[in-house]
Parts: sequence; structure tokens; C-alpha cells
Amino acid sequence: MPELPEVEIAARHLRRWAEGRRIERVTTDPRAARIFRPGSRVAFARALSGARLLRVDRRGKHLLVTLADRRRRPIGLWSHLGMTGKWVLRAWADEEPGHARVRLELDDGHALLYLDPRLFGRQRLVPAADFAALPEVAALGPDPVHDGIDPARLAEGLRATRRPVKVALLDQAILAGVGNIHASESLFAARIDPRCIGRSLSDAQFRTLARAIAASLRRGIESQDGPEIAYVEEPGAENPFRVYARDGERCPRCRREPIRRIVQAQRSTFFCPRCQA
DNA sequence: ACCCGTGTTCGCTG
DNA sequence: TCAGCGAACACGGG
Repeated sequence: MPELPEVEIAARHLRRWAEGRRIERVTTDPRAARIFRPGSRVAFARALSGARLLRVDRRGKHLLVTLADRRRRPIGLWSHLGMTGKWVLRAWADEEPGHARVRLELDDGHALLYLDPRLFGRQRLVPAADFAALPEVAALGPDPVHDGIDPARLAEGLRATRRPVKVALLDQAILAGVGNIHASESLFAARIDPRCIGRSLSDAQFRTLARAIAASLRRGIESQDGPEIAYVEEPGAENPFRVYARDGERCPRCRREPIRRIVQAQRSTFFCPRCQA
């Protein structure tokens, strides 16, 4: 699921569902051992059972959950959703959906379930006081929501590499939270060719791009932030994006050229060859 | 059957 | 030494 907007929504949901709640029982999927490495799923379950969930933070695409164990000692849960991970809420008695890798039974009759078919996500116990010291977190660039996007700093990051600007936008060390969808969407909004290298862009273009990224992520968050629902399963949802996965369709801006799909760094990029010249 | 996928890490190479 | 590249991870859907 996740780029920054989905992870932000996940954080809000976890707060509403579980902040202040006690975890009464933990079960994990034996086939999902890789999710918990280098720790073990057994140790994971033992540490969290009886713990109380205190707060949920987000940096980039990383979820940082602070809990207190039975003796009120702090525990940190570092959670990354990978490509297909999601947290959902179910009542204890509900039938469990497929690919449930973690089940945290709360003291209010509900259970938090971590679903992840492809097992690219990670759930790891860490020192709660020290999330910022985690190598994965320490390596992140500024978070667009918490820190804003400084055009000069963005320019510095994107000009320091020879990778195409679309590829560099996926580098979490330059800016944390942009993924494959919002990279294409932001460059389209800023009318920047995804194939060009940062060095060829002007300061004005970086200012435009910084605003475009912020707007794209904000729109992503707003479109998903709705009234409380226990879980979301949309069967036939419309594609809410302007170019992403719209190759072959007419460009929504110039209405002349079809949107093109190219592959960069093994990922699809979508753009209008006319608007993004 | 085959291709594709909202992410990241690892090992090789020049 | 290190930036950049491609493979790998694993599974479902079109």
C-alpha cells in the first residue's frame, strides 16, 4: 500500500484504534519469520503481550510505535509496510482475513491485524527511546510533512547525483516518503521530464517541484483520511492519479499527447512527453 | 503462461 | 572508495 500518505493514514488509524489500549494476546504467522528478522517471532510476541500502546509516530514511510511493557518499561516497535503491508482492525470474533502475519488482541474486544501477502514488510522491536538512532531512520532525509520541503535542500540533494530526477526522488535519504506514484505525479505537476538529471534543473524548477511534491502528498493524505472505518477493502476503486498507470490515455493537461510509460531503475514512470519537455 | 506491482537491501562493477 | 545498477525477496491479479 504504502507511500507517505498511506503510512500517515496507517499511523492515524493505529492511534484511534489502539492508543491507550493494552495488548492481551499476540499471535504471529509461522510462515512469516522473515518479517521479524533479525529478531524472532516468538520473542516479538512475548515482548508485546501485556504491553500498552502509548503513541504512534511516522518518519517517511516508517511507523514508530511506543509501548510500555507490563512493568512499564518502554518498548519500541519499528514497523515498515514494505510493498503490501497494512494494519487493519477486526473484532476478536471476526473471521481472519488472508495473510494475517501479526495479531494483537486488544483489551476492548478488537484485534489489530498486520496483513502482508508478499512479506516485504518488517516488524522489529527496538529501544523505544531511541527511534532516531535506528540506522533505517537515521538514514532518512527530511520528512515532507514534519519538516516541510526546502527547495534549496531538495536542489542540493537532486543535483548531487547523476541519476535521473525521477529515480533520485525515490531515494529516501534525499527526501523521505516519496514513492513511485508520487514521484511521477509530482514531476507531472511540475512539468519536469522524469528522465532529466538534477543538475540540468533551475532553482525555479526546484521551487515548483518542492511545492508539487508537498501538494501531491497532501492530496494523497486528504483523499484517504475519512471517517472512522474498521477496515478498508475497495474492490473497484477509480484511479485517483493524473498520470500514474494511465499510459495510453490522453494527457489530462494538454489533452493532446498520450501518457507514456517508461522503465527507470526497474520501476514504471508515467509522464506526458509534451508537457514535461 | 506471462507480465506487472504504492519498497528496500545486497552484491557486483567500473 | 563509492555511486549506480540489477537481482532478489514473494505472492496475487490481469
